[in-house]
Order: sequence, then C-alpha cells, then structure tokens
Amino acid sequence: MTDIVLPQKQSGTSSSREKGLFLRRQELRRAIELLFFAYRDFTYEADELLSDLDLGRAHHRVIYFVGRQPGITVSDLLAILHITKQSLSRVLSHLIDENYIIQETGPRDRRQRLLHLTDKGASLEKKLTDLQCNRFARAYSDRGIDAVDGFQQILTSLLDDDTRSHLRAVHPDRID
Amino acid sequence: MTDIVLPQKQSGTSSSREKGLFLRRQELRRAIELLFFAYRDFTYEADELLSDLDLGRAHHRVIYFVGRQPGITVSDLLAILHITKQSLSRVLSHLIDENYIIQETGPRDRRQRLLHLTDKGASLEKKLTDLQCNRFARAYSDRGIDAVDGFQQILTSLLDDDTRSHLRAVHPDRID
DNA sequence: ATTATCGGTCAACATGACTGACATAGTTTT
DNA sequence: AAAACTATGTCAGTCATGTTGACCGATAAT
Repeated sequence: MTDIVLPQKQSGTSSSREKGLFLRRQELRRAIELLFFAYRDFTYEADELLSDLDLGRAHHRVIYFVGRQPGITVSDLLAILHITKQSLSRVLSHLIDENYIIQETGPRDRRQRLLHLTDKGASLEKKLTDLQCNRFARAYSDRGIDAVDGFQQILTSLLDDDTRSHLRAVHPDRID
Repeated sequence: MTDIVLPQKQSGTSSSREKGLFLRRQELRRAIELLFFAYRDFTYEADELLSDLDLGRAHHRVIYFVGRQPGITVSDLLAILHITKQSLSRVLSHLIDENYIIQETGPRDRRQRLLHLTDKGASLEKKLTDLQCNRFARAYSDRGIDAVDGFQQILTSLLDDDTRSHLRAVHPDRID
C-alpha cells in the first residue's frame, strides 16, 4: 500500500522530501484533529448511558479500572487516574453508596481498602465496555491487523515514559 | 510482518481463531486503555502552558480551530466543538477581552461574526500546536509511515459518520 | 410584513477537577 | 514503647466547563 522508504529513528538520515510525506505541519494538524474527534466520538455512547444513571465519566473510569483489576487499592487507582484523593473520594463514595463497588480491608496491610465491583457494578461495567469494545471491534475488523498494529505503535509512542512502563506491566503479553 | 488472512467486513466469514488475533476482549481493552492514556498524556503539556496564562482546555480548542480556519463563524465553531453557545460565549468573550481573538462583521451576512487570531493569539496558538505537533512528529518518525497510515485508518473508523464527513471536507487531500 | 437565523446575554445549576488542613487507623523505624 | 511514616477519609472552599431555559437585537429570507 505504501512503498516509499521509511525514515528510521535517526532523523538526520531522512531527507526533507521524505519527512514532508508525513511530518508536514498539515499532516500533524490532521493527527491532532483526528485524536480530538475520535476521543470525543468514542466516549459519547458511554456518556449517554451513564447520564441515564446519574453517573459521569469520572465514575466510568473508576468502574472500568476496578473491573480491570479487582482488588486494586485506592493508591493505585489514584496513580492511574492522575487525580487527587479528594476528587476520587467523591466519586468512589457515591459508587459505594449506590452499591456499584464494595471495599474490603487488605489482608496483609489493614490500612488498604481493596476495591471490587458488585454484581450491579460488574453488569454496568460490561455494558459500558461492550459499547467501547464494539466500536473498536468494528474499526479493527474494517481496517485489518496491519492498521491495528500501526495504531497501537503510534499511540504507544505518544505516551509519557512512565505511562508506557505501566502499560507494559499490565499487558505483559505485548512487546512494544 | 503480519501474514495472516484479515477478517473482512462480513464478521461471519472470519473464524474464531482469526478473530482471536486482535478482536479478543483483552486486546480491545488494551485499545481502550491506550486511547485513554494517550489522550491524557497528549494534552498534558499544553494544559500546563495554558494554566500559566489562566486559560483552560476550552480556550485551547477555540484558539486551535480559529487558527485552523481564520474567519470561521460562531455557528461553525459550535458545530465543531459540540458545546452550547452559552459555554462557548464565556470562553470566547474572555479570549476577545484578553486580545487573543478579534471579531469582524461578515461581509455578505452582517449577522455573522468572523473570528480571527490576533498576533498575541497566533503566537500562543503556535506554541500550543508546536507542543502537540512535536509529540506526534516524534511518534510518527519513531514508527514510520506504515504505522502512521494504520493509526489514521483506525482513528478514522472510530469516528461517527458525520464527523468523518466533516474531516474529509477540511482535509481534502486525504482519501479515507 | 412576517418569519427565521445568527449571535449574545442573564440566571441557575451540575460535574469534576483543584488546594489546604486535619483526622484516624495501622505499619515501620528507631 | 515511642516516633515517624503511610493509607485513607473528610471538611471547606474554589474554579473551569459543561448544561437548560428564557429572552433580545440585528439581519436575512420568504
């Protein structure tokens, strides 16, 4: 599909002509816009479902990551979400009050509160994740595995180093 | 690099074995997380610069799209941002008060207010866009043009149909 | 002349972020 | 055992950014 020579990591080796193929200002602005619109459209369906239940995107994130890693501690959740404990507390307390999440005391360190989804929480998590998985499944199968690979590579390169380390740790089957 | 048969649009034709290669739940959750973290890290640097100037991400969006399309109308901006005119008004008024943006009356339709960046606005827009372009330029040159192509294909497939139409219109050089 | 559109404004409200100070329980260090 | 540190929670106040609903003036379209 594309048969031009690829610039390699040493940017000095690629001619300005090669660079122009995908490093021009216009092409980079296209990337910015694509990411903005894709993120907006991607979250829209889930946001709608959440607002029916008087929940917001912040609740979604908590439910998602607790479902992703049952027994996660509050500290670990804070590190993932990059928000303050006061912000998390409001959302988390509400989810506990409404019986989406339960806490249990850490068996080794009794200060910790290990978080788990209830059946109600797991059911909602599944609905929300299904919506987003379906969108990706459509995109992935429309475009094929080479596109998927490129997509994951570029997004991985956009990450901060510490985020990349975190993701490598929680997706051990993947290289990158 | 990848030599398996790709599942095509008709999902019935791909075996569960093929699907397992990139449509498994775990792989799709990886996509969700990658998008979440990439968006978060991608916006971080610009957010920092903005907060030094007592501006927020909403101001950034307005400045970006006015810089992208000088003379854009308020209506068009509303359609792009998917927010209410009251929300836009607060942000836009502030940007006009602080001399980042000027309005001029539409020459054909005098009801319209055509928006332009001032020198001050253009200077800020350049700084912000440079930050984000640099991040993409690094990712793009690290991973090469095939990855870029895949990245753009998948993001394009994630969009709602009307967003895709809009992007096609404003990036006429691109196929997709 | 009527109606519709573009843009702006006032008021009230919700969400989800922030800072700073402080509290309580439990763990670790000295 | 005492002191220091850590995990978590809470109170109080603030800010940014979104929402709804009502209404207005200027202008354009019918």
